[in-house]
Amino acid sequence: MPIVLHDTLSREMRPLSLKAGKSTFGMYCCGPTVYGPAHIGNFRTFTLQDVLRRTLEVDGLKVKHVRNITDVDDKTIRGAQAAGQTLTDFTKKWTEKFHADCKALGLLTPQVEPSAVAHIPQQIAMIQALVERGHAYVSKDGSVYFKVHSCKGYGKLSHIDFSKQETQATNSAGEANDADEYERESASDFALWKSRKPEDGNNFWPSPWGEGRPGWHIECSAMSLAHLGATFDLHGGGIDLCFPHHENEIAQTECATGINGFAAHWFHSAHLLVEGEKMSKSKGNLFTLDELVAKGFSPMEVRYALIAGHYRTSLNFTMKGLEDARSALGKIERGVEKLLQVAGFTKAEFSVPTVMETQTAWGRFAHAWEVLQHDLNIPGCLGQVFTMLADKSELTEAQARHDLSGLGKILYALGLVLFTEVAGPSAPANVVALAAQRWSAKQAKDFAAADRLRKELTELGWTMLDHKDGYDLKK
RNA sequence: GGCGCGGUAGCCAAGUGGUAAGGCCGGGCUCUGCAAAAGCCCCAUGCGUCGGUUCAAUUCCGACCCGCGCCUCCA
Repeated sequence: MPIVLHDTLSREMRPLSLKAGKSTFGMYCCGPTVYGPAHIGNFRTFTLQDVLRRTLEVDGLKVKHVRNITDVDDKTIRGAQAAGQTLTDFTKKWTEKFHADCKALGLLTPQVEPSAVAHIPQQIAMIQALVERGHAYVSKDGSVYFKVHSCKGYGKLSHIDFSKQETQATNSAGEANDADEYERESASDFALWKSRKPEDGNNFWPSPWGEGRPGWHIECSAMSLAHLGATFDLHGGGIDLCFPHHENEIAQTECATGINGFAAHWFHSAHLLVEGEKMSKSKGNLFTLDELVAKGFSPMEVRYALIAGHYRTSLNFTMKGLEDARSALGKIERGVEKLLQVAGFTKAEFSVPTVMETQTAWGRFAHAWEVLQHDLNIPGCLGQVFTMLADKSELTEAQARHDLSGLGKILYALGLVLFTEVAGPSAPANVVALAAQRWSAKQAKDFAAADRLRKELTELGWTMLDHKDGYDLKK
């Protein structure tokens, strides 16, 4: 059964499958602008794209995932100058940070991660094609603009009728759209190539229209064309990119290539709220992964919290949500442990994906998988997983193995890696000594002393968890 | 104003034309010297409001109220 997904352009549920004659499913996702650490809002989008990719792979499709690095734009140029670094050094630093965060969150590496700077010639070629075909014009200062009126169907993704809105002169805040700033013919036209300006510093490239740098939208059009062709299977991004970025990508690529039908499917994910409020720097709720880890949450808990809501609904990200995620992951781990026991597998065997790949069974998790296949319903799928884990039917070894095969594939699709718990901070010597004392007292049945020592430990911020033959210390 | 999303228990969050998944919290019990952990059980006659269609609506239709997003470079 193919995966069915809501498509932003047609606004319909559509099955995702390989086009006739194709062997890979091509998906392009707009990547980060590398001028600082990505925040959890960015990672919600990237994580959901990762789940989509993994789900497609579990479904048997060979996926070619392309996610670009935006390394030339106003923000990266400004950031590099503020840091006193070259654009290359500056963006390299933040690209590496991005990769480290992705790895921690368990995101699979895209097959291609093109950089905008590395595709300047392709962008220039595309702009040239647009000028030649009459879809773009060169302004007096050497900038090039896309002529929105020349593009039939512009607005089809965001469903905006530009024939009636062509002279929109103000934005939502009531501010005038500065149509003269770049000598545009129309306020709707957008820059393909920006002529060199003093504030760009050394960041300019030669072009047929003089020195300058590419506009933002053309970067993605050129990179998707270079790596996936004029048409491909799916394009993803945050909902905010729907307009204008993706609308412009469609216009640029279709007008430059003359081929209708850019991305067959549009996958947009809703935004994140933090503690019920929109994320913003001024509210101080723009968390990075590092900040959450510093608060004591594991990247896997963050991942769970980020995918725990449906991708088309905005998700309220809270500290309590992270704690919920921790408990829920623990519950899944205990359920899996129980199944492993019955199946006669070790934890290590479970975490090796190849074990799962050789298994085709779904066991009692077939329904959970069906739920996930329907519009990437992660919360519904998780609900079904918990329902099955709570089912107390007696299982044979074979049945448990089938369950593990199915559950293993679902957990792989969700990118949830279990049993990664690293040891907490080790206790200081005085705490260790107190704990040892209490254990002795308890063994000697001197419960008054044991209780007194437990209290002391609590005051030091440590909890002693007694087991049958020993104890753990937890902060 | 245009386009779009949503309002389901204390919190988070699925879902369905036939009477509400799941997670967290909370309560009870079991097991533990205590504590914790864990296990078991309980926890929405109700799905923004008001109408309509229907044998039956939270689910379809209409109106309204409320919250949110985008509307030229924010995932």
